[in-house]
Amino acid sequence: MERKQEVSKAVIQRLPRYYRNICELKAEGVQRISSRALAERMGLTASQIRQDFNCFGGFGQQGYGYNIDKLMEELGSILGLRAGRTAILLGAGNLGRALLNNFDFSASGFQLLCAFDANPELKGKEFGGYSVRSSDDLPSFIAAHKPDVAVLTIPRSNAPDIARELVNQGIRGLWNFTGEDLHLGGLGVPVENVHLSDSLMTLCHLVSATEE
Amino acid sequence: MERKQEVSKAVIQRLPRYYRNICELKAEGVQRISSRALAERMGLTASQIRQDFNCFGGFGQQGYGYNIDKLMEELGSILGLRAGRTAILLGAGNLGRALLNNFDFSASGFQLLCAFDANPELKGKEFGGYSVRSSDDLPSFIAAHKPDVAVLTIPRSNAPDIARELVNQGIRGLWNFTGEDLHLGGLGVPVENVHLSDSLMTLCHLVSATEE
DNA sequence: TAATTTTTGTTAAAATAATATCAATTCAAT
DNA sequence: ATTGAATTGATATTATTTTAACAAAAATTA
Repeated sequence: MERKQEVSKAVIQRLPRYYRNICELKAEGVQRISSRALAERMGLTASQIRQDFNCFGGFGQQGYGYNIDKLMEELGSILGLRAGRTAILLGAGNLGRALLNNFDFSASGFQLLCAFDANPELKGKEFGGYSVRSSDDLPSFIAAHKPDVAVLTIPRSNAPDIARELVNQGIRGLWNFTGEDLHLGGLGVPVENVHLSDSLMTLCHLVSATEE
Repeated sequence: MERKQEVSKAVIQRLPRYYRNICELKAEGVQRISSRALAERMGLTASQIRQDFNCFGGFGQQGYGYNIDKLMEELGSILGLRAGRTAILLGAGNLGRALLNNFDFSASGFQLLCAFDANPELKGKEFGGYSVRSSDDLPSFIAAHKPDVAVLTIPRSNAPDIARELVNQGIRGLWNFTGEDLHLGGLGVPVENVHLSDSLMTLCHLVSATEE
């Protein structure tokens, strides 16, 4: 799928929210929706929605609106959710285990293969149905299974070194919970840095701002 | 603190990252930094940093740069981290417990008072040093302690109703993990909706985009 | 102390993003 | 069938955000 112009970051970051809402509409039994109705539901403008969708080639129909099934299919395809991507998780500490036990990776387009941890006591244990392997086996596992991305729930101090190593071994994306901002875009490897604390600090500010 | 013009959302969302980096610099023993050096470190432009800081009144000095201590103090104050805000957590399931056990609320400006859950079996239990109370006691607790914000780790279906109730009882902000997008801005109550899956879907797309 | 370098805060310009407009098309109703 | 209402995709306009430029001020060096 060729695109005339690079799609902006702002649009990309709205896609998952569109996808979520379309999935909800489908679950509600809705079969079609206009940009105006979707805009009202999501708190956006109809114009923005049409522009966003048109970045990827219009998939609506004049006088009709957007077909929910088609929209879901298209958005899923743009997001690459059906590309059969695979992932591994590094660091089966508290946070890692919380993700293993609770997070639905497949809903976001990834099959999680297994977890790795340096602590030998965790070797062979299972969390959320995923087994924990020794970090020693990591290079051979990557070589054999070629996972697309790595979830980093390791301690912060190791993060930059391990990230570089993973990229050398062929990892193509990082979901990074270490607290260290990683930037491997220069290597063509996208990173999503997750900072829960940023979100709470923002809330702190916004609460303060309401009393002015 | 009066401001000439409302500070844009984009600037607000960069503040936690500035704060994080300044804290790191202080920990490294750095005492002052120029916008250029900070820009290089953070992958931004010096111009943007100066503009952002000047939204809140310049706290740099020509020919010198920015004093780390002062900057940390100012950014912390803007974020409201030293306002002594309080929080409660609703829903001590997997996700709630993961936060109770692992997340450092105080680093983001909040003293977490306790948790609440509807399940009577959890009553009196402790996670991460925080006790779980019965949801029955929630209204009286809020009336007595007037917590600023509520962390929502409850099931999604209850979210909108409970959110409205909380606001009626005086809650002034929500950190929302339910998966339901809540919008109470109309009531003057800020909400931070956390969607981990959005971040992973974005990564999925970006990984796919690298092979085009 | 004087000259040079550094660096901010501010203003101006450029780039990007969001919104409004509207012709073309489709659907629904009569 | 014809008309009228609805709706998209594209273009134009407006608003916002980012970047650049530069005078003024401070620090450093000679």
